[in-house]
Amino acid sequence: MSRFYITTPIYYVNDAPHAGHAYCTVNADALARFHRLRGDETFFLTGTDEHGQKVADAAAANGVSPQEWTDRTSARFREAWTALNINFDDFIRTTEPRHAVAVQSFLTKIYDNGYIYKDTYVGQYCVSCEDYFTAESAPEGTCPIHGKPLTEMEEENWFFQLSAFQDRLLEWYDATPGNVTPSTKRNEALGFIKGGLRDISITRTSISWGVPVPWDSDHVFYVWYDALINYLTAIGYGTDDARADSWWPSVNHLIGKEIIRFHCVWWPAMCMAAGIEPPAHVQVHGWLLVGGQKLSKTMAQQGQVRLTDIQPQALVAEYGVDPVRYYLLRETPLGTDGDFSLEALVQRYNTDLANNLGNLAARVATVVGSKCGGLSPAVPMDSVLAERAAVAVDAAAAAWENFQPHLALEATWKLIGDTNGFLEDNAPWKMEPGAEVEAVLGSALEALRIVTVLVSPAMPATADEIWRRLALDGTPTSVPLATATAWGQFPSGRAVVKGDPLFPRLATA
RNA sequence: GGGGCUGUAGCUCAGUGGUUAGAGCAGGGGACUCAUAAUCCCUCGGUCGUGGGUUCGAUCCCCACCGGCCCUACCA
Repeated sequence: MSRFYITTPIYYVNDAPHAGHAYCTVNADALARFHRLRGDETFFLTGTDEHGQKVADAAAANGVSPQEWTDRTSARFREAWTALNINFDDFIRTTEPRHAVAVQSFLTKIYDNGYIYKDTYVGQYCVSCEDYFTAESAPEGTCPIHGKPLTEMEEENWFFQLSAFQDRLLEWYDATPGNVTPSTKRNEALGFIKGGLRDISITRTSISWGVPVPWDSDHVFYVWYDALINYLTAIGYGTDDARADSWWPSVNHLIGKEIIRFHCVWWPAMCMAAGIEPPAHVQVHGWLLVGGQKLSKTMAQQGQVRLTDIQPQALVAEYGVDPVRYYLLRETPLGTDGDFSLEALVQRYNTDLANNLGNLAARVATVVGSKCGGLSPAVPMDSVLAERAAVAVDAAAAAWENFQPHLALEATWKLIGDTNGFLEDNAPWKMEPGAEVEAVLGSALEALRIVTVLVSPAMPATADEIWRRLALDGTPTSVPLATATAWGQFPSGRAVVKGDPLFPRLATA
């Protein structure tokens, strides 16, 4: 049995959970669910990033301690993930004691290995931002955010010798062609490395809300540097090395394209410096964009609509959890940008969910009711649908394994279409009760059962419900994929229930 | 300024150095009536961003330009 470790980035608590977070997290969840179904030992990690000056400031502005503030803001993400039926195995917070242990252990290792040194950081500082800017990002000598003149400041910092890892990173990229996908993003990361690496400052003295530097109590680690280490904290680095070794480095980091540099350059170099293998795989996804689509009042603030105004819970409340999950997984391939629109969501809902899947389940149940007394007939082994199902299962499984949920769902929906076509070809509603109609409906029911298994990573609640209506034993995921999708298992004599429409059609604007 | 990505039917996207460039949805027509006015079949539809170049031949290779976007290092 193989193992599958997948992570999302840890989300910055000062942001409210929005559709962009949901996109990444739902994809990770579906991939994790697929691998569990496949029989892999699976570990799915998400969480929140809670350090840094901005968090401390926000806490102060709200009159609470930083810890209390992050307790509150971190909970918003948990609530969003509950609403989206995210089945993570661990939710890490960077303010947890276990994380401080891992960070200190990891960075002490790098320090002991000689890749951390003390130096004075000199830079152009914006007092309002409380941050430094480079000549490139602030060419006018003024803060690009506040427009105020920058002042030269210097601060004593600890630096990570990133520059020492350029060759090793290039060798690693050369030796592991699949380490970053898709390849366009991999090229981007390679470009960063080839462009030359500069050492990075990893501690601050001006900030107290962070993990203390064990060898210099005046400093805390800079927020990004501590954040990346969460991927090790959660598997027991520094506290349970046997467990950590069992999961590392076979990790899959699912990240947005804006943080390629951190995950594909810094992070592997940090791992090398600490004497461990770099992460096996980084899967980059693009951004969801909002193209001038008007959203309902419940979902958007007034004025311009941004993706970050779209709250996951509001989407779920309006459309249901599985339609939202389906839309996020089906519409935009991992790796490219996509356009987020309610119009497209409604279209996916009506076309794929109501007309295809929901209607298929309803019509099959109805004809089983009228022609077979509501009881499932035996499954014929020589059905044409058996071949179609095998094709769909193979294609869907391959797509899930390649981090292509949209293709997995496309393959699954092909089987739904094939089954609808099969019913048209055979028109069981015109037949007299008997062996012929039973063969047709036995095939249709079996195809629907397999569809239900294939759909389960994307829409777990829907899959459970169809399974229940089909009066099948257990759940769609209680048997491993390879076994569950073998043709011919639908037991005869089961009392199939039609039930209410799974996805009532939505009115289009 | 530098680096990189991207521009294919109304929409979302596939795709290949070579006869008539594909899919889904939307649109049009037909069939059917078991089903959530669903389903199935047929069909309309593209100067493959613009201009050059390489080539016997380019949507796919190269260059320039135009449009959209990301990164530019400590702005999770």
